[in-house]
Amino acid sequence: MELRHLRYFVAVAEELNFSRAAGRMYLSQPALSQQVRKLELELGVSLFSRTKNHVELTEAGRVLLEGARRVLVLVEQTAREAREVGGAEISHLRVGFPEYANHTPVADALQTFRRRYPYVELEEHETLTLQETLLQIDKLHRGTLDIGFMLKPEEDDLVEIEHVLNIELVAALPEGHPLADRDAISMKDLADERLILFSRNFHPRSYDYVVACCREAGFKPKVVQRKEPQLYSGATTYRMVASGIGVGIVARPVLSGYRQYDVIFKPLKDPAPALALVAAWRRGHSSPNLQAFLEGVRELSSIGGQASNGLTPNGDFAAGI
Amino acid sequence: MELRHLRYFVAVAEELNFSRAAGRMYLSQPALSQQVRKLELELGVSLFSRTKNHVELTEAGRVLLEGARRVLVLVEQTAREAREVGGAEISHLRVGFPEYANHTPVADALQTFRRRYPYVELEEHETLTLQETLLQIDKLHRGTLDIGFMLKPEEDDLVEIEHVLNIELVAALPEGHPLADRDAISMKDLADERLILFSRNFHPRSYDYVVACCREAGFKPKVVQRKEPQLYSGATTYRMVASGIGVGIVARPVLSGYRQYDVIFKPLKDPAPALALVAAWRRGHSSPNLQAFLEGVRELSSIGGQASNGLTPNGDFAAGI
DNA sequence: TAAAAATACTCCATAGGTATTTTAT
DNA sequence: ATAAAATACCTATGGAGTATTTTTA
Repeated sequence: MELRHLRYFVAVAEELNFSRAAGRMYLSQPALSQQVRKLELELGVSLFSRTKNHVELTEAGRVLLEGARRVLVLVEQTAREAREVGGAEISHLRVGFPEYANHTPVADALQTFRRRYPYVELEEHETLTLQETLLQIDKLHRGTLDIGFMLKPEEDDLVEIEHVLNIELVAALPEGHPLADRDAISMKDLADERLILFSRNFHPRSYDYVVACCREAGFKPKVVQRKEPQLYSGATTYRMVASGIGVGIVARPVLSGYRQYDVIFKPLKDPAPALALVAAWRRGHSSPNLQAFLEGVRELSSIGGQASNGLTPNGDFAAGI
Repeated sequence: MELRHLRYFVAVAEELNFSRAAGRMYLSQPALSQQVRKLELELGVSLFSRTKNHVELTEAGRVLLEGARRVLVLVEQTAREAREVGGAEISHLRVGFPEYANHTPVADALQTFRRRYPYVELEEHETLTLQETLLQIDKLHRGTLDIGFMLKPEEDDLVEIEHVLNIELVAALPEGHPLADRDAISMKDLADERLILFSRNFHPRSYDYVVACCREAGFKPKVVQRKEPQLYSGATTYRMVASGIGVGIVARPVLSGYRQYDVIFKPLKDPAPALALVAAWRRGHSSPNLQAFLEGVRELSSIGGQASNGLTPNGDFAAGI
């Protein structure tokens, strides 16, 4: 018997419904049913009567429920005491990352860390705008953030940088566009298109990088000038694309949840533009928590699916936001 | 955290020695070290100071030890209560098997069952002699045994039989014997050898089966006549082989622990003789325990390594003891 | 220089997932 | 007809093994 069995059993006993209990435990209903079944087999008694419409505790189940609760409370209590005596200050780890990193192994690393070190208070600071993302560097300096993810920033002696993965840029086309039925789009095909980018003000390097990619393909891009938003949110861009103003060049939305904008995404090639996502932390700042987290990031980003999806990004060009 | 971690931790805390504790928990030292390490990481405190010569509990470790013991006791107590209330009679399973089955998946099945159903009292009745093994059928009749393993016995309406695996027979040769450097030995190579078998009295079917194999290979075997032992124990046979009295035909000793007798074992072929090991239980006797155990046997004997080691045994001939 | 713990891998058992069927109202 | 649990099958995490290195009395 493991605590897992007791935790699951208590959940079912409290919900009196396997599916709901499964939801509460963040696992699937069959997985939970299986573990409860194992517990019953091991004990040699049935804990629930599933005969009727509704699940019901048996007599043995009621006895176990009481004991299981006590066990779980005692375990928590004991762990807390040991931590206090051991002088484990309530350690935390503050991680910043831009919204679009949710689709990358970065998110998996966060989840893994949370599971592996449940007693570390993990703060997730999601940044929604370019400005916020840029501010991460400042927060690292001031020590109000432990590690931040961002497109490759300017060199900074006080900050250590490590490449994590490459974020592929793709073309966003309106439905019915002549290029919309191709598998991939060569940059030079965009020579006569009006391109929709974020304003250069917001991140010169990235802007210049995209322009450089166009030059590489042999043309000078015609960019639709924008004054407005500092928002990453592709939504504005997508709306512009959908209304036929031009072709967008955007980070590939891994969750294809933007069908609503009637926008079609196509990989770019010759060259395939990509932006380097890096992790950044204060030089010399090496708490065990930070190290452990970084380790997880390295594992997942190297083994796991590259966001660049097989494209070989132009590392030299890769600029940062 | 799981109970596993607490169990292992308590063992180390009591032994103050990882290797010994690992032995007590029936696992390897690195495995135990790893789990304790995980516990320390999760709690964020070190539980042992490994600095000095000897392992020592830290303050946090002492606190955890106390709590962990309470938890483990409470778990046991709760499980017992639930079982009592649920009316789970102290169920048992009595399994008989000949000594040589220790080398086969049968042993794994026993171990698996013990681990999976710790609350079932599993009695292992190892039989050391032919007579004892034969008596298993009688015990099944009388209901003093739930399931027995044996070489395929006579038909018996009161007993259900299921094939489990084939036990390969091999030649036992003295060192320096002309055949001792071959990879495998054809039965017909034994035509001019004196063969050492158990006495026919003890199990005519098996004896006759081996003789039939010789006939199949085209010769009438010259068998060294034996009066004595009803013991399976190959020891006597091995001694006879070693002293040059003849060539033994014996069950392959999987644990090559008989080097002490200066005997060399070689596979036999043309035909490759094998004896069918079966499970037997009283017809209609189908307690959940028995069913669960049988299931484990089936899994392990089908998936796991056949004792016959790839030889295709002559099923028709396969006799029983 | 031994004995014990830590490292570095390899493997596989099993927890958990997905898809589907059965059951019960 | 619907909702919930059971069943079947598959995947992959991580617990445990073996081999080796490091450590320390």
